[in-house]
Parts: sequence; structure tokens; C-alpha cells
Amino acid sequence: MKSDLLAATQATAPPSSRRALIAGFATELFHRKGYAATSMRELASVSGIEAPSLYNHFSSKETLLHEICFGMADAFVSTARRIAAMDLPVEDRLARAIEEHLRLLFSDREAVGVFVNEWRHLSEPSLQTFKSLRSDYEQFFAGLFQEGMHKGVFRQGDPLWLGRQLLLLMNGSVHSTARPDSEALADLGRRFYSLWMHGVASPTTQPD
Amino acid sequence: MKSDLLAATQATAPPSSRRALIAGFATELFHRKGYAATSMRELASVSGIEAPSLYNHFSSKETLLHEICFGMADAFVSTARRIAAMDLPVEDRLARAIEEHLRLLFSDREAVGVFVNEWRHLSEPSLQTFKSLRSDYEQFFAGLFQEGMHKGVFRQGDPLWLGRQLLLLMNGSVHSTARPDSEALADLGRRFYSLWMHGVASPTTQPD
DNA sequence: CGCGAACGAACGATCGTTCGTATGTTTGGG
DNA sequence: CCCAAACATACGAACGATCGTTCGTTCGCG
Repeated sequence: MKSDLLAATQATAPPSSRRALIAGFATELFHRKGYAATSMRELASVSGIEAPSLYNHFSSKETLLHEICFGMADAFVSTARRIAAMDLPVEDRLARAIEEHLRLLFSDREAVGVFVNEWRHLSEPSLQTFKSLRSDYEQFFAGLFQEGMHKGVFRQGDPLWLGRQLLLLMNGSVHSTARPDSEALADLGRRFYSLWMHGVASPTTQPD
Repeated sequence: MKSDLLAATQATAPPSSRRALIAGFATELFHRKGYAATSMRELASVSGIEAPSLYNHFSSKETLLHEICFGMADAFVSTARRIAAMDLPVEDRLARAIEEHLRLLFSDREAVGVFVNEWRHLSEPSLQTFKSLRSDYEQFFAGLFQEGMHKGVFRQGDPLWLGRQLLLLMNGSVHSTARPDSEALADLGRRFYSLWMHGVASPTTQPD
């Protein structure tokens, strides 16, 4: 009845599927307000829809979170696998890993925010799977550091600790860095690489 | 009635006030499950109390969050002020700032977790005040970097960006580092300082 | 004609919070 | 020194709001 107009104008309008649009709105809300503080009715409202209609596209609220978190996680680990298979010096693979991580990070900052901060609201068994993927990715960076230490390119240290710290640093940089174009992004990657490799001390300063 | 026994055993028992105990439980819950996902009934349950009784100690749920967040924030900025007033070379003040920040960080990891992740659930005007305190603290670190650059101790760069990155790194390290005793903590401080000053590259490696 | 997608109504659960009340403790005046 | 009034703190009941979700239905499109 009263929905005739909406159905006529909206149900056919979006060339990009409504499902994908809703996922995008959910990403924005989960990022800005947090998963627990976002209601399905609010998501429905910004989607231009009523709450029950959401369930024609997603079977539950958690399904939305699941798709966002695992979408990012899969992207990260597949990138890691690609780089690990490259025939490059270890420090170049590190530089490449930083650059690609940053590229993914800034390709969808909101999804990354959800990926980083809201994954804990997943329930089992997804939660275990997610943690496992995360661990794989950390191990990839740890492996780079370990190899570099072995070859004398890096100082000795705890490779897993270093890997986690580097990821922490890059992930957090999403909040404190303006959206870069592709050139600025490559530059940001070099900044990170340089900071990580040589620190902030002036080159004339003697290491301890 | 049925509360005779409880009142006799508990109301007089705690030398540490029940109010402080509740704040501690709230810190643990807000840290582990998030502010929005923690209910007053659950907090009451772990406090050994019924939900309405919480309101004899705190006037609202947000009051709890407020006390936790501003308790940490005040500790951080007062420490910063103390260090800024010291008559030390800038790189030593940086080392000291790192050490003191880590000390505070590990003095109450759960409160820090809330401070870092849950502050956005504060409502105005507390939210503005909180952000302002946070900004002061970031500016303190930025000032150290700026001064160091000016004196030629540090490489050139964006001081505010560097300050935020360093804070990010240390705050995140709470999750990925085992609880250190006071000796291990000083050591962790040196690790951070060294990583930040000289990076991971082997000393024989040439900077770009 | 059937199917995907929208709707309004409504479910039971849980949310933060308020209220009136009971009870133990503290305290001050006779 | 004792008793009563005031206070602090606990309780059960319950409020209105909102939560995620289900249901039966409608309706346009292929």
C-alpha cells in the first residue's frame, strides 16, 4: 500500500546490490559507535528500510560483523602469502609488506576500524577462527624479522614482539593520518620503513 | 530479612570501601566486554549485590566510565607535567617519558584498556574535556620531538605524528607483553627507547 | 505464477534506572 | 550510658524504553 512508491523507486534503483549497501552502512556504524552500541533499527534507518527487512539480506546482526571482520582478515592473510612467496631480500619484503598493509588499511578505513576493534564481539566458533587468522598474519611479520636477524640485517630481538608492535603502529596510524592518495601512501610506507629501520635519532648520533 | 547475614558479614567487612571495589569490577568488565556490552546487572552480580544497590555508590553507569577514564587521564597529564619541568637533555626526557608512561600503563592494565578503547562512550561535555586532556598529552610528546629536532638530536619529521605513533605503540604493547616486574619494566622502557631511536636495522647497515 | 523483498505488528528479553522499604550503623542529647 | 533520630546501604518490584528477532502478509518484477 503505502510502500508502493518506495518499492517502485528503491527496490529497482540500486545497481549495486542493496545487500552491499547495507554492509557498508553497517561498517560505518560499527566503526563510529561500536558493534554493541549499534542497533539494527538504527542500521535500518540509515539504510532507508525498516528493521525486519534487514533480515532478508543478513540472517543476524552478528553475520554483518562476521562478514566485515573476515573480509578484512582474508585480504590481509592472502596479501601476506603473496609477499612471502616473493624472491626478494628480506628487508625489501618488509618494505613491501608495510606498503601493502598500508594500502589495505587505507582502502577501507572503516572496515579496518571494525576489524581491529570489534572482532571480540564475534562468538564461537568464529572467534577462534578469527584469532587464528590474526595469528597467522602476525607470524608472517615475525618470520620476516626472524629471517632478517638470522641474516644479520636486523638487530637481535623478539621477532613476534616486533611484528606485533609494527602492526599496532600501522593499524593505529589510520586514525592519526589524513587520507593519502596513492603517492602519499607510498611515501607513508617509506616513512614507516625508515622509522622502523633507523629510528628517529639523527644519523650522527651514536647508538648505545 | 534475608539480608541480615550479608549485611552483618559484608557491610562492615571491607576496609577498602565497597565503592572502590565496584569501580574495580567495572573496570574489569568494561575492559573485557566493552562498556556498551556490560550491563549494570552483570556488574552488580560480580559485585555480590543487586543492580539497584549500585546506585547507592554511583549515580549512573556513565559515572563509572567517567571515573575510570579521567582517573587515568589525570595520571598521564600530571606525569607529563612533572617530566616537562625536569632539567634534562631532551633525549633523556624522552627516555624518562617512555619509562613513566609504561609504568602507568602496567600499573593498571585494565583501566588503561578502558581509557584507550571506551572513552568514546562518554557523553558531552565530558567527552570534550577528555579529548582536550588527551591532546595535551600528545602535545607533550610532540614537543619533545620538536625540541629534539631543533637541537639536531632527532631527524626531521612531523613531531605530532611521531608523538601519536609512539603513544600508539606503547599503549598497544599492554596487550602483547607479559606483566613485567619493575626490573623488566625498566628494560622494556629501554627496548622502546632504543627501537624508537635507532630502529631495527643492524648498526652496520647504512641508512638511506 | 512464484519469488525476492518490503512492511507493520508484535514477541520475549533485557536495558538503565526509580521507588518504597527494611535493616544495620553512627551519632548526639538527656 | 542509653535510646532515638539520622544516615548508609541493601533489597524486591517495577517502570518505560529499547533490544534482536519472528511472523504473516503484501506487492511488484520476471
